[in-house]
Amino acid sequence: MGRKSIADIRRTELAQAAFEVLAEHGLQGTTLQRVAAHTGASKASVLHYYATKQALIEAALRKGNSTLREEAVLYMRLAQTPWERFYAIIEANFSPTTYLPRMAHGWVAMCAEVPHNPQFARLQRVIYRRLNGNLRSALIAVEPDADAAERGANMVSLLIDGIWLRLGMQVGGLSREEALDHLESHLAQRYGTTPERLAARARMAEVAATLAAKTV
Amino acid sequence: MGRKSIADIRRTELAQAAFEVLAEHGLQGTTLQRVAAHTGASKASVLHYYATKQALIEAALRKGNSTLREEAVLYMRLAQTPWERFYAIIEANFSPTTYLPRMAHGWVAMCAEVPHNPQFARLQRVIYRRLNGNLRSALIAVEPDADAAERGANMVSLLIDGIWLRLGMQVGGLSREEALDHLESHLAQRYGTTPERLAARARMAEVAATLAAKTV
Amino acid sequence: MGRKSIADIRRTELAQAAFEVLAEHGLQGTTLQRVAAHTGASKASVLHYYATKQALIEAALRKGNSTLREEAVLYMRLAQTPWERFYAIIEANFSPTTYLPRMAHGWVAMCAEVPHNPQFARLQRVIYRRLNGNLRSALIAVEPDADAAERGANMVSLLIDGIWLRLGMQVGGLSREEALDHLESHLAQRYGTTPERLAARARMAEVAATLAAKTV
Amino acid sequence: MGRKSIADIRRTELAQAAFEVLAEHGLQGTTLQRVAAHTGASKASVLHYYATKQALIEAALRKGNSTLREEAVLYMRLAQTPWERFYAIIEANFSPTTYLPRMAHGWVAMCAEVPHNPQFARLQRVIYRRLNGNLRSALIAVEPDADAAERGANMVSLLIDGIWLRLGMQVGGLSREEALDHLESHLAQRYGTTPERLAARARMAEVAATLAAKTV
DNA sequence: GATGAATGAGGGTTCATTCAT
DNA sequence: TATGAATGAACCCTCATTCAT
Repeated sequence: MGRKSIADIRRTELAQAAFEVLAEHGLQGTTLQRVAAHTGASKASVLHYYATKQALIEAALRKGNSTLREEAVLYMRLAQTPWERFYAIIEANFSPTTYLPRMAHGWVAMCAEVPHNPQFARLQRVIYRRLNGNLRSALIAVEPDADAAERGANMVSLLIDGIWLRLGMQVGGLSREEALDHLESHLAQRYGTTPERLAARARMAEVAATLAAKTV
Repeated sequence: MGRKSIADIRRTELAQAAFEVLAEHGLQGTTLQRVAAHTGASKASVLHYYATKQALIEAALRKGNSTLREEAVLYMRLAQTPWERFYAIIEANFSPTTYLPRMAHGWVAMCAEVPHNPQFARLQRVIYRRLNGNLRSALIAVEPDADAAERGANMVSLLIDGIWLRLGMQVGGLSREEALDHLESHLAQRYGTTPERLAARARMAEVAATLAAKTV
Repeated sequence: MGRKSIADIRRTELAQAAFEVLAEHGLQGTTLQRVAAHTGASKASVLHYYATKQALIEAALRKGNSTLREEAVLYMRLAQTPWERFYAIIEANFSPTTYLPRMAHGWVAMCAEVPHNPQFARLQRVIYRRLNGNLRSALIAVEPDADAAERGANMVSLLIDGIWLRLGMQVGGLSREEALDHLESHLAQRYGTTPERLAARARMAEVAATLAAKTV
Repeated sequence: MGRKSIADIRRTELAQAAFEVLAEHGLQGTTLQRVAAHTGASKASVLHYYATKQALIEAALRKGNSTLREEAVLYMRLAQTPWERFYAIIEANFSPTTYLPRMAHGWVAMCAEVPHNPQFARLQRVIYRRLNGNLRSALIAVEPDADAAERGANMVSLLIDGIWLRLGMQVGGLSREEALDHLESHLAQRYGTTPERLAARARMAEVAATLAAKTV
C-alpha cells in the first residue's frame, strides 16, 4: 500500500506542475520548458517521464480531474439521504479547494481543445457522464419520473458548467457563495422548499466546512 | 448604401475565413498560413489587410459576434411586449443560423484565451454585459424587483453559456429544440405558465421561423 | 535654366526624404515604407521614380554629398589666398548647416556599407579625393614640398573624419567650436602662428558667419 | 586554469564566427543562418547558446573588443615610463594582429548602429573612455597641464579613429607603417623630438615586434 | 536517471518588388 | 502619374523532440 516507485512520484509531481502551468498560462503557454522550470528540472527530464508533451498534459488533466473526484468521493461517503448525496455533489463542485479561478481556467482550456483532441474529448465525456449520472441518481429518489430526473440533473449540470466557465474567464465570475445561492434559487423553484432539502443542504454545508477546516 | 471598397470586402472575407479556420482548428491551429490557404491567398497577402495575426483574429471574433448581434437586433425590432423582447434574445441565441457547433466552438476557443488576452477579455465583457443587460431590462417589466430581475437574467444567461459550451465541445450537446425546451422548463418554474409568456414565446418562435425561412 | 520637369522635382524631393530617414533611422531602418510616409506618398510611388531601393539610397547620398559640396563651393568662391582656400574647406566641413548629428550619422551609415556596396565605395572615394585634393592644393602653396603637403592634408582630413565619426555616434561628440579649436591647435603646431594664417582664418570665419546668417 | 566547459567553448566559437561574418557581410548581412553555416551548425543551435541574435552580436563585439584590450594589457605590462605607456597604447591599436581591415570593418559597422542601439552605445562609450583615459594618464606625466593633456589625448584618439575608419572602408586606407608614421609626425610637432620619446617609441616598437613574432 | 546538445518544422512578421488599374 | 493589391524571400524566434553522454 502506498508504495510508489520514485518514478511514479516524479510522474505525479510533473503532472501536478503541468496542471499548475496550464492553469496559469493556458494551453498555448504550457511549454515543456515552463513545466520543467516549475519543478526545477530540465526539459529533457520531463520527456524522460512522459514521452510526449501530449501525454504529459493528459496526465495533468487526469490529475486535475482526480483531485475533484476524490473530493466528491469524500463528501459522498458522508451523505446518507438522496438530497444529501445531491448536495454532496454540489458542495464538491464548489468547495473552496477546487472552485478556484486557476482550476476553472485549466478546465476551460481543456474544453476549448476537446474538438481537436480525442483524448480530451474522452476525458471530458467521462467527467460529464459522472456528474450527470451522480446528479440523476440522487434526484431520481425525489423525482421518480426518470425523464424529469434526467432533465433536472441536466439543468443543474448546465448551471454548474456556466458558473465554472465564468470563473475561468474572470468575466461575470461568481463567488462561491453567490454560486451556491444561484443554485439554491433554482432548486427552490424546481423542488419547492421542503424541510428535507433544507436539512440536507445544511448538513452538507456543515460537512464541507468541517472538511475545509481540516484541509487547511 | 452597400458601397464597400474592395479592400473592405477583402477584409471581411478574410475575417470570415479566419473565423471558419478558428472554428475548425481552434486557436492554436489558426495560422496565417491556413487562413491564407482558406481564401486561396498568400500569407503575406493576409498581413496586407491585417497588420497582425492578433488583429485578424480579433476581427474574426468581432465578426462572429456581430453576426449574432445583428440577428438579435432583427428579432428585437419585431418584439413589442417585454416577454417578446425576452424571447427575442432567446431565439437569437438559438437561431438555426447561429446556434451551430462551429460558432460555439469558436466562442469557446475565445473564452479559453480570455485570461491571457486583454482584447479578448474586453470583447467577452461586452458580450456578457449586452446579454445580461438585455435580459434584465426585459425581465424588469415582469419582475419589478430589480434584484430579482438581475438574478433571473443571470440565471438564464448562465444556462445559455452552459448550453453553448456543450455545443462547442460536442459533449452532451443539445439540439436547438432541446435547448429551448430546457430553457422553457426553467422559465415555467420560475415565472409560472402565464398566457402572456406563452403567447410571446409562440409569437417569437414564429418570427424566428419566418426569418430563418427568408435567410435560407 | 531652372527648368525641371515635375518628375525631377519629385525625384529630388524623394532623395531628400530618403536622406532624412537615413539620418534618423540608419540604413537598416530606411525602408521604402518610411520614406514614402515621410513624403506623404505611397510606397509604390517611390518605386515609380526610383526603380530600386538601392537607387533611391544612392540618390539620397549623392544629394547629401552635393549639399556639402555646394556649401564648399560657396565658401571657395570667396577665398582669395591659399590659407583662405584652406579655411574655406574647413569651415564648409563644420558649417552650422552641415555639421549636424543627423548628417554625420547618415554619413557613418554609408561608411559602414562601403565594403559591401561598390556604388557607395565609389561615392566615398569621390568624397575622399575631393577633400584631400582640395586640402593638398591649398597647402602646397604654403608647404612647397609635395610630400609634406600630402601628409599635412591627410592629417587634417583624418581629424575631420574622426570628428565627424564621433558626431555621428554621439559618443565623445564635439561641438562646432570645439571641433574648430582642435583643428586650430593642430595647425598652430604644424604651421606655426603666422599672421597670414590667422588673418585667413578670421576672414573665412566671418564669411561663414555671414553665409549662415543669410541661410537662416 | 584554462578549464572551460564545452558550452563556453562553443559560445566563444560562435561569437568568433559571428564577428567574422559581421566583418565580412556587415551588420545587415549577419544573419543567424550565415553564422550557423559558418560554424557548420544549424540556426537553432546558435540560438541554443545565445537566446537572441542581439545577444550573439553583442558577444561578438565584446569579443572583438576584448581581443584588442588584451593586446593592450600585454603591451602595458612591459611599459615602464609614461612615454612607454603612451606608445604601448599606440602599438596595441596598430598591432599586426588587430589592425586589420576585417577588424576595422566590424568596428565601423558597430559605430553605424550606435545611435539606434543602446547596448552598442554603451560598448562604444566604454571603448572611447578607456582609450582616452589611458592616453591622458600617460600624457599627464609629460604635459602636466590637465587641459592640455586632455586635448592631446583627444587629438591622438581622433587620429586613431580616423585611421581605423579608413581601414574599415578600404578607402584611403593606411598601412600599419603609414599609420604609425602619421601619428609620429603629429607627435613630433606637438611634443618635440626628445630623446626620451624616441627611446620609448623604439622600445615599444621592439616589444611589439617580439610579441608579434611570438604570436605567429 | 538525468540532462545538455542539436535540430527540423513551423510561426509571425518585414520588406522590396511586380502587376494591374 | 499614382497607387493598392499581391507575393516570395528571408528573418528571427519558439518548441517539441531525438540523441549521446
